[in-house]
Amino acid sequence: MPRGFATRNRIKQAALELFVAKGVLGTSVRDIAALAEIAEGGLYRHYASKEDLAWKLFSENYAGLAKELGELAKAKGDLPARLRTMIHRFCQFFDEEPLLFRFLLLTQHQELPKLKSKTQSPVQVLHRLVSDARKNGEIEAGDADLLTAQVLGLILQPATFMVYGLLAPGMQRIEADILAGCLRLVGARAIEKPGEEPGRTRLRRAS
Amino acid sequence: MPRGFATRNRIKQAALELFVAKGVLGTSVRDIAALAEIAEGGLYRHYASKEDLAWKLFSENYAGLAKELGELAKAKGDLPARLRTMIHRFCQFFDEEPLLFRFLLLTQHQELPKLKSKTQSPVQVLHRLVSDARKNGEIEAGDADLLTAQVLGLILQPATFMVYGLLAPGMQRIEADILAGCLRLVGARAIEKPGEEPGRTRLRRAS
Amino acid sequence: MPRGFATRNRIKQAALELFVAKGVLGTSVRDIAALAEIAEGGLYRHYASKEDLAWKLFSENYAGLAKELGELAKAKGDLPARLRTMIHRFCQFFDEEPLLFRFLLLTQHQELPKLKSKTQSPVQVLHRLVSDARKNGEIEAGDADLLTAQVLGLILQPATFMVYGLLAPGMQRIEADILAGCLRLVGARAIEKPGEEPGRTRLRRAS
Amino acid sequence: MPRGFATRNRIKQAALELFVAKGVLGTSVRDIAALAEIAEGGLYRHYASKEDLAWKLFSENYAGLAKELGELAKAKGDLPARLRTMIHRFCQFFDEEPLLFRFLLLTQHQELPKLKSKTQSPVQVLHRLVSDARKNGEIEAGDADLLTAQVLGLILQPATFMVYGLLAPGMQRIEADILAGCLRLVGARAIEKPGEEPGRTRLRRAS
DNA sequence: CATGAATGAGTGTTCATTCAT
DNA sequence: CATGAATGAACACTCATTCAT
Repeated sequence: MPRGFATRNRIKQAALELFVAKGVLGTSVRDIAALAEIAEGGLYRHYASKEDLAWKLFSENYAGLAKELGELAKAKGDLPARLRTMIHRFCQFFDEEPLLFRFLLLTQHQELPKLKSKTQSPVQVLHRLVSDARKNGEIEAGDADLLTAQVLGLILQPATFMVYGLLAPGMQRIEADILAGCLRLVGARAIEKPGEEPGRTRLRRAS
Repeated sequence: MPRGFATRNRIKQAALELFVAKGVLGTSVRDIAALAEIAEGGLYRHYASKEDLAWKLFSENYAGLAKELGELAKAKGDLPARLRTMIHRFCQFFDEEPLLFRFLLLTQHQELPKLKSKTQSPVQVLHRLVSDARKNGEIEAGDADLLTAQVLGLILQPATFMVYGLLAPGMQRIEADILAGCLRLVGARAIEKPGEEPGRTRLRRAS
Repeated sequence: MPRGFATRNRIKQAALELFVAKGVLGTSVRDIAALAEIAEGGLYRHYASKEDLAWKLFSENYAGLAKELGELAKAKGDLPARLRTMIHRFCQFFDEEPLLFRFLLLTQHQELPKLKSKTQSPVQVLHRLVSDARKNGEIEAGDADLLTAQVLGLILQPATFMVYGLLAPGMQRIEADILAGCLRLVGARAIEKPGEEPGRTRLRRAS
Repeated sequence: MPRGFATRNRIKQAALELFVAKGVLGTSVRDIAALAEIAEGGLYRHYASKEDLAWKLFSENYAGLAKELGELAKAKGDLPARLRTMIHRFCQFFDEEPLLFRFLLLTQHQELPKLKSKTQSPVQVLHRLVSDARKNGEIEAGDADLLTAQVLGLILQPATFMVYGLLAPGMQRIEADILAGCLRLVGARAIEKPGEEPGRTRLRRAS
């Protein structure tokens, strides 16, 4: 069904833009329909309601990100290596899907409570990573729950600053710094050497 | 003004509860009036509009917190000492005014852009603290903007986790750990001296 | 009661200005109170309601004008003479109480139907004048009802034009022309000679 | 567009009746919707607001009448002939669209100021007719602005009386008398020729 | 007498949703 | 499948009026 598929994507894109700009409640179905260039009632062929659209937009992407990060978290290597790839993926997501990131950031407070706790989430992935590292002795100190929160804070808050223009754009630009901060926080034993992968990888991809 | 004062406070309290529970847009003026036990139109003697109420609730408390933190930041002492008192005040605020904190957390994305950049904000206070410490050589390295974001993340994200039940309640309970994390992150040279309880206790438990 | 009297006059003046500018329904009691510099509820010490205020403002002035014109209509002299003094009084009223005239003009459609038909009105005065003149043979032609309407139209429509800026200001400036028009319309036998009273009277008063 | 067209007309008709009976401000959208037998929000598919509805109702009909009268004013013939057809059209409009006439009469004070001065209006048409006649020497004397106002008064005031029941119904019944009055007022030189019914009949009755 | 906080019905308008075409 | 007119509940807000102070 190529026809309905394209329409659905136009709806998604329009909704994303408007939800980010005005919030889910502040966006009307009519707004979405106008931007997606469909008729007023047309949205209901694809989604049961506006809420359903917002929820699917949130949960699909949130779960998708969680799944990707979850796979990266299972990869071989020590904590720094795994954290590096996860942070890289996160920063890439921020840079390449800015609208989607802003949407997840802005709507998390409304949509997160609806997530079934069994669903894999980036938070759970991170928590597992941290608590495993503690068991393995890779991390010196601290409560796993708190450390998870703080590692997330080290990643998320710079992204939030970037959204508000308090930090120059480009999460991939600072991903090595973020990683370094995380490792200092957790007191990881293996400290990255200067000139190592994360920076390099980026430069390679960019050239 | 004893008559209007009580009403105004009932409105504030009701609005706070409802805004936190359902968001500003999701809360109707009727809801607020009903919870505050006033007539529907009564809100407008005290606030120009629902938006005005939400904005005043946000900005007054945000500015109030900023002012308190700003004064603590100006106190004598090295970075760890000043950061400790600021974190303590923040954690105290979280514990003693949970509703207010949740409100500020939830509505920041909507209300922050309205803040005039000249207004003192907690973010600015923290940024000043970090950049001063860098100039004084108290901090080893790193971009001040990024460090500010990350220090904030180390404080705010645990609070956020607590709001969502991902972390056991009580920010004051973990304020020493948070401080320790911040100091590890920034690589502060002057480590807290022996004889100071909160940091040690936590560090001991963690090690 | 000098205190209440002054307040009442301020209310009248404020109401008049606002009623003319925005209509009775378009003006709120709060508007009136603000302009009159009294408290919101203060109007009710003087009038039972906003409607009551509007009605009193209309009927008192309408009846007052009717009474004055009625007395002029009873004066001695032929139709042209009596018509001249009545037109003069009307034009004077227009020039000296512009706000009041506009108010009567604008609200007549709402308030006139409330007038008890026994109340003396300018229309009735005019009608009596015209039908008497017909009986006396002073007027050649026409149905008295229609003539009354048309004489009124010859006076009122120029005034209306003046209100809308379609005619240069000053009803007294053109009162002789208006009279002449009325006399031409009714086919009055005694035509005014050039250089006669109406113009003179005006000039005298003006010098 | 058969579906929306009928609804639109029902709205127009209902609004007209209510605006005439209670004024624009005195009529609620609920009133209109109830009388038009549509849902409360349905009006807004056809008009942007209640004000928009009132304005369109006024301006479309006012402009329509102006256009018709403007074309009649351009017709061949002397002033009396052209005035007769215009008065006839006006009287016909009054008799055939009584609600519409009352609406225009009642709302003119609110809506007229919104008319762009370039828009053709009945007043402008009449003014042109009068000033042309003066240039042609068809009219003896007088200021064109004043004469325009007075001719209009001779037509409009009887109509107003009829609205208020001060004159027996039927403007077409008295159109010849109105014309005769206008001609007497302006002192037209060319008097209607013998063999033309309406004027004569009236003049005969009047003499 | 004056004040202005409080009332609560009512207003114009929006909006998610339905459904005949 | 798409359209857009129609629905009607809900919304933010206004306002004439009352009355405790």
